[in-house]
Amino acid sequence: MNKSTGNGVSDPSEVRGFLGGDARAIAPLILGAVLTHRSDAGPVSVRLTEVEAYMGPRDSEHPDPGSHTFGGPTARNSPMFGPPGFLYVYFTYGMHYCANIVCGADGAPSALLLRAGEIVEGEELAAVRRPASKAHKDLASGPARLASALGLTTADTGRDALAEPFSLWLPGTPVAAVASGPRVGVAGPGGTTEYPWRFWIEDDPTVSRYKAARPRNRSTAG
DNA sequence: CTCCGGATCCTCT
DNA sequence: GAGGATCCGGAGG
Repeated sequence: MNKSTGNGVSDPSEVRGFLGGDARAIAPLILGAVLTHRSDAGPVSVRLTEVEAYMGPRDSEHPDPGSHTFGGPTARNSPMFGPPGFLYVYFTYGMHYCANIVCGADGAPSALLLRAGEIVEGEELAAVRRPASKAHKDLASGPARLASALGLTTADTGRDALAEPFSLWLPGTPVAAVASGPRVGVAGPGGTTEYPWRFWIEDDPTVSRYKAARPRNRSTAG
């Protein structure tokens, strides 16, 4: 007997083996997985409904300008160059955090950006962390929302998502209805339909609404 | 419902 | 020094 729970897989070494492959292939299979963070304030669990794959600079067939690793290793992106199953959390727009799960072999950087999910445990705590959210389905319906609901910050970057205080449960059978399309907020080649590396559960209400990348205003124009 | 601008600071060049 | 793998509230239909 292995340590599988019900129809799913919770054994960390099994899960890590699963994450050691191509992020684009893993993405549709990780939908429906449940990521749990047990903080001092209590546990919060999210059922993943939307992810995006980001590849490394070594993939010459599919160079990925949208990836944080495109320019090579830096202090910030170093977790992506490590083994699979670890968190890569970054700070953006001066106020938001976004969380990835590192995929691929050690040294072959790729990751899945956790774009949306449904809170399946710890809804009360998630709601405290997300005071602006007025509906259950919006508690984690966006990458920064999901990170906030789980209480993730850059303090968590580089930490193992498969060990305490985190855990990741994989469904035994893949989600049936998976859709894919261009990644959100990615400008340039990486944002075109040539790179349909955003995957989501079809018709799931927690999936974030698609918004194309928009040029930003220059506040100091003139 | 849609559109739009402001918030706010870390990160890399 | 510029810009970002975003979110939220307000205005208008």
